[in-house]
Amino acid sequence: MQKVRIKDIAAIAGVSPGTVDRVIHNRGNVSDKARQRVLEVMQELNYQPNIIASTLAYNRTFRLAIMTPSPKHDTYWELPYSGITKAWNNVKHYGVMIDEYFYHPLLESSFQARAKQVLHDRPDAVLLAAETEKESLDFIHSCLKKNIQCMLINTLLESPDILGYVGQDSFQSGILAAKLLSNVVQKSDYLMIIHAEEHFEQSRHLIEKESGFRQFLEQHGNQKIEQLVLKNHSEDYIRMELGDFISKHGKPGGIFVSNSRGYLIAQALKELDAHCHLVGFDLIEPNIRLLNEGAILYLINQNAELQGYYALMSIVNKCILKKEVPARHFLPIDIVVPENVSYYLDSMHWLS
Amino acid sequence: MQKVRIKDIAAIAGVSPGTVDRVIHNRGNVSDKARQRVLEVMQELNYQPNIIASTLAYNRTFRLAIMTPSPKHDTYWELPYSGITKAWNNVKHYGVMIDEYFYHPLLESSFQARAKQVLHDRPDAVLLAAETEKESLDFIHSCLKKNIQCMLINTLLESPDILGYVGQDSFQSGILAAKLLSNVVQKSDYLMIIHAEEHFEQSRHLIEKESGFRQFLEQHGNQKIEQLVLKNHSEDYIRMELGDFISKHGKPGGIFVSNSRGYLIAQALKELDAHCHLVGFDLIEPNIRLLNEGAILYLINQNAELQGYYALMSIVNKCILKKEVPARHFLPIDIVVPENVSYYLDSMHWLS
DNA sequence: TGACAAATTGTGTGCGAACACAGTATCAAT
DNA sequence: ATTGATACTGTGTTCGCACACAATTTGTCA
Repeated sequence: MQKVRIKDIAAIAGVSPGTVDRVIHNRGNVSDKARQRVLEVMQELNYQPNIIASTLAYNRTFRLAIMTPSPKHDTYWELPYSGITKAWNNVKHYGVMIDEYFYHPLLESSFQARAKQVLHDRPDAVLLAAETEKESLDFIHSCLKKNIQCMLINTLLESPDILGYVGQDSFQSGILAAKLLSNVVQKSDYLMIIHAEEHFEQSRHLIEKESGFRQFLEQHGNQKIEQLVLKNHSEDYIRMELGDFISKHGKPGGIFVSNSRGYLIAQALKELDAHCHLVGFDLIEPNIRLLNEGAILYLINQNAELQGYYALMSIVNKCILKKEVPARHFLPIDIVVPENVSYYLDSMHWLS
Repeated sequence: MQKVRIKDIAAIAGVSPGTVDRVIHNRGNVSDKARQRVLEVMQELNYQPNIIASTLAYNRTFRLAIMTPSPKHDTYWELPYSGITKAWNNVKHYGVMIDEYFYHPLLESSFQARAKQVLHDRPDAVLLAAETEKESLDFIHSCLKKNIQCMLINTLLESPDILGYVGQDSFQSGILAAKLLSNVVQKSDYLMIIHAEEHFEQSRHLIEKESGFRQFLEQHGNQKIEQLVLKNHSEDYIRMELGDFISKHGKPGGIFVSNSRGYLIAQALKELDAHCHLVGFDLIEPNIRLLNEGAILYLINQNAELQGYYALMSIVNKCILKKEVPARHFLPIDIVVPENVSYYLDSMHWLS
């Protein structure tokens, strides 16, 4: 397994390094005879280009635009951004440059403005969180025309023009939540799904989680489901709503909270002295605390930091290292209990 | 964030690149005045060495010895080896060379012979699976004397002389198994722990899993536990043993199989028409099949492929890239059900 | 002040690959 | 025979860094 260099191939094939280089990069101006010979020798010696030397010689820069909601306006996006940063630390020497184009998650005009900037700056690729469907599709199309590659993150948008997708599988995580609850509740009990988000109809992730949840239950015993939408996050409001709901419908066998606000519901239940099995999402501090206290039964985790990490790595692998990457990369859906939570916290400490 | 080169620093500090180089590498023979000036400028421009160019210029080779049980004799070791190979694909350009010193897992003499070879060949580092304590400690000590770094994998051995450890936390996975079962069984039922391994007393992992399992139950309701050791893997034998056991003790509320042979027990239970909740280990094909059929309730997964991957990456990060790496790296303990199993299979497809 | 050693600093080469450019060969047209 | 066009090939420079070696400065003592 010793290293084979262009020089070596050239010597054995009886040509100059330049010719070997031309063959390797299909740069033409090589006689058929020479090309054949070079290819033969390359095959024979199993030539593997030295990517280190190659990178140095190219001396290129690869400009990547990061286009996600601003972490300042939505702290969730700190996680993917952190993953992106960690990945960047591992690949910056390939000449990768990052420019941020954070947009306001609720202002469409903000997205449009950023999109315009990106198209003007013409980076080599865009890492895009496509929060709104129509605008994003238009943008992707414009990028294509300007030869800018698009990698999607967090929300999957069906488009043939994208480089790939890295993110969650919300539907499947809804299925999983249903499975976990159905393992621990009585058939006679009803289950409850809570969206702690006023405009949950506008969040594809929440809708998909609910669909998955319902589908599983329909296919496995058709347990009864009640839904509750909590319009704000104040403790009093939630406690009242829950209290009313329970006195009306009786205590549910299990509760599925579709976003990261599980801790609010668990806390309210504690205060109402009405413990029940609760499945929530995301390893944020209050959730973990209530998980450890037993007020939350399971947390489902789709590592958002890894999302950013993989997304950037995929772009680099594909565009710079010319490796094959999967078109769709779904993060694992981890089941978290107090006994294994620590392994998922700071899951990327081993990276830079 | 433009790039700063040694040249640039030299020019601004008014010295030659050679001097800057000497400062960076603490190679001495630099006047205090020059060193101060250079350090100042480096600080000011936030110099980050170009590791690509550095690697190319070093033109060193780093020889790594892989010392694990032979994958031929124990197929488990195919997984770490596969992870090692994938990691190697990502770092081979740093001049990493791998030599294999597989030993026979049951022959102590085989280990000794390999150890002798390694000490003779004097690699830069060893990736060691320390299956037996005493011999391994001796070996680690010998390595230290010859300035060979040791990274442990799979089995943690307490020694101050090691570079680090990457692997499982067996005790904790036993705890987790107990937790999962206690969530689904009646307090009145008894639990069963099965070691499908004749000489389980000699396997630290199995012992630790059992300890964890028992500890959790002692601390949470003190559920009754029965133990069964299966001395061989023949279907008839297992069915008979289980049948006898159940007719003697009654059907257990849940079964914990401490190694990857859960499928054998699940199969036997099916044939005995005695379904019960079963928690097993490892995502091997028969286990996954029986998980999907519902004959296994949970599988616990500690990705053995990642183990090899992280181990090699840790060595490279530490010894070549001079980054800090954690002294102990435990793999996550994944809870696997049919609804999320696919994400853990081929979990490394995104690498090389 | 000169001689000479020690301390410090500068210069140059090589790592492997990419690519511009100069150079050679071939052949047809004049 | 000379020119020009085309097809092909080799050479040399570059990337940023490491390190050997040459060159220079500084210090010491007679």
